[in-house]
Amino acid sequence: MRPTTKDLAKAAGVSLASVDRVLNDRGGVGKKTVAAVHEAIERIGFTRNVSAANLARGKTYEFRFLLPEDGGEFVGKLYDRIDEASQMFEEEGIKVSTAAIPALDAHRTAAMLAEIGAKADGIALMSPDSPQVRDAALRLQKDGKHILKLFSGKGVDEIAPVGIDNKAAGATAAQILGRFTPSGPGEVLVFADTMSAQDSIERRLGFDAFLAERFPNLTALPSLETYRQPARAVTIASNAARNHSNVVAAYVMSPEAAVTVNALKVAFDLNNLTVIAHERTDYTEAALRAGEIDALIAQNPGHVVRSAIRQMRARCENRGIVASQEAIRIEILLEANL
Amino acid sequence: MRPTTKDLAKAAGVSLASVDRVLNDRGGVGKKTVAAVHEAIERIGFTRNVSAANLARGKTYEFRFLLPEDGGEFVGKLYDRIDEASQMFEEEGIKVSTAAIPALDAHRTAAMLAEIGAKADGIALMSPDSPQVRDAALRLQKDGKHILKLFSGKGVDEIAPVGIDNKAAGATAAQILGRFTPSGPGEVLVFADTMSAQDSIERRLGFDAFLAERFPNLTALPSLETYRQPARAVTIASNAARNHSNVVAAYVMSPEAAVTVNALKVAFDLNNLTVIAHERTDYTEAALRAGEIDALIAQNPGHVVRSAIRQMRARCENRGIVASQEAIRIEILLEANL
DNA sequence: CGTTATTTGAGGTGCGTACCTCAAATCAAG
DNA sequence: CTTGATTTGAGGTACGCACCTCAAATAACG
Repeated sequence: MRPTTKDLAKAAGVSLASVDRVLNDRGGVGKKTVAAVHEAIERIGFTRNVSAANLARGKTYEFRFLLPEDGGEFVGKLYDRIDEASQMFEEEGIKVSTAAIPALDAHRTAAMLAEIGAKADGIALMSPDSPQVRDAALRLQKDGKHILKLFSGKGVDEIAPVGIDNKAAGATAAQILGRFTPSGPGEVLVFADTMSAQDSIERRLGFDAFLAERFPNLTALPSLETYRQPARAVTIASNAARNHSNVVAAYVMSPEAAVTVNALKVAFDLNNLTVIAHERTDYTEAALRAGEIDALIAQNPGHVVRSAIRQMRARCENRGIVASQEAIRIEILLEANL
Repeated sequence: MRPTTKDLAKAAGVSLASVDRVLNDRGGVGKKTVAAVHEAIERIGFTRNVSAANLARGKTYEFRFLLPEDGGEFVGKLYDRIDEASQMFEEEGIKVSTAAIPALDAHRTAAMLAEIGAKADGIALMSPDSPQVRDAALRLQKDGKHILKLFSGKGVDEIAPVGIDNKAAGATAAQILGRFTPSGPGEVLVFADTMSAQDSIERRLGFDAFLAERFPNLTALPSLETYRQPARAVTIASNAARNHSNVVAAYVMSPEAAVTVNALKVAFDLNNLTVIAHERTDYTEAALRAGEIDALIAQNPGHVVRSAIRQMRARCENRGIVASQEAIRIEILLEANL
């Protein structure tokens, strides 16, 4: 049998009340008693029965996912996964909900973050980096809230990220792209929604480094920014087709590939172009099946969601996590392993 | 607030005792009462508080993983993951342990399965298919035990599998192999420990079908069986090198690639050979880094272990699972996304 | 030394459920 | 209508822990 608090009390030679005070940090306990309890915890290997504790405490955690309001298909998938996870975590006293934030307006995003964060125990934030948002997040963190960044890389601040390592993802894209492209010299187009996003920067870094080292025959051209505007994307792609005679591949860095790939379809013959894109959506899946996209670099959104929830809970309960469970894998998707 | 059993009793217009009888299938309840309770469950959306139930019941589940005793590196990794999962599930009243079975001796394996299975609530079995083992498993299942097969595909019996779809894994191998290999005609070597294993058969099927359809320039040669014997593997590989002048790739189907890849190194120049193998181990990881292996088709063993445990629990508690969480992904590993 | 502040122990209640007992109510059959 | 069987209700105890109160023991201090 697992030792209970009673066993702990006996082992430490103190009363249940004192054990409780130590375990729950209630204060008013002498140093000697605290030490005795901790020693006994080690000695008999006591671990709190979290279910029982939560039951007794009647505590329910409130976690919120803040997602961009104009998110595309990928964010749509995220909502589905959050709903799903919401149900399974409800049994464990964890309420998960979502809120849409105006991603393009850093100021309002920061304001909403502060407001919503005050009411929740944990926040999982998907938003472009900006000083305002960063400050709001750090302030919440100081107030004992637990904040996670989704999909945006380690960055410089002290907000824990959940999602793939974007530099490694870029490198993976480079490796697949390099191997899928016939040897011989060629140029590679690189597309992003905007290069002011941290994730695009990191992907580009990883992509360039790996391509330069392993595939010196391929030249990565400067990043092209679509701003998610279809017309602009077509113009850019057409210009690229005109100005570069030896384009053999394209890397679409943004999580919403549709606009860019559709533009590529107009300007190029995709049969002769290796196209690597990110994330699994209905669009990219269909494009992969149709041979328009050659490979997807993806991360499992369900895993990201569940991992974020587990990590927020672990932080709330001051516990550790199982690192290997929380590592988000960089998946390579082909038609055969969709 | 989530409705409790008290709320349920009130809503159904019956007593707590009756609610309890219905919920726990204790019998001695009139049809009308049962119907009223079920109706009320639907109406107010009652769901059992599993933590409280387990606490009250004081029940701890015993789950066992049966793994081949002479397993190689891959099985070693599995043990690590089981240890890890064992700790995290212990908090939830689930005891997870392992036992080694003599995989090559179907008779003894079946006997051990019957003996160990009788003492556990759930069994996760990794073993080659054999009528004896299959019968023992089905018998246990009839006795209310919950059995899962690890890594061995759907098969024909009614034992639920946990692990990747081996046919799709074979197809994925074919797709990667085909794209990594320079166009033009060529021959492909296919290795297995033994083709009497169900997983190898399925992988081969998926591989052949995909290769024939998409890469008609490549010819997959008959499967070569190493029986995990290094000397035999070298002989086989050397013979293949002698008899086939245009070998451009090799597919190593077994989860322990070391023996085969080492043999290939002797007989071929791996720089001119695309090698696809399975599963991430220290060996395959190093070989991938060294460029000896070009890609790995893998599954996350930690995920498999945790999924098996969750599924056994769900079966014990007669609950559903979150399908998207339990699907084991076919991972493609390159150096960049290790 | 007495006085006050601090620390400790004993005990109780409740979280939502399981599981048990016993008596009362209801039903079916003769 | 009686008898016996079946169904129902009321109530209790327990699981492991959180959180509260009150009194007793101990320490710190002038």
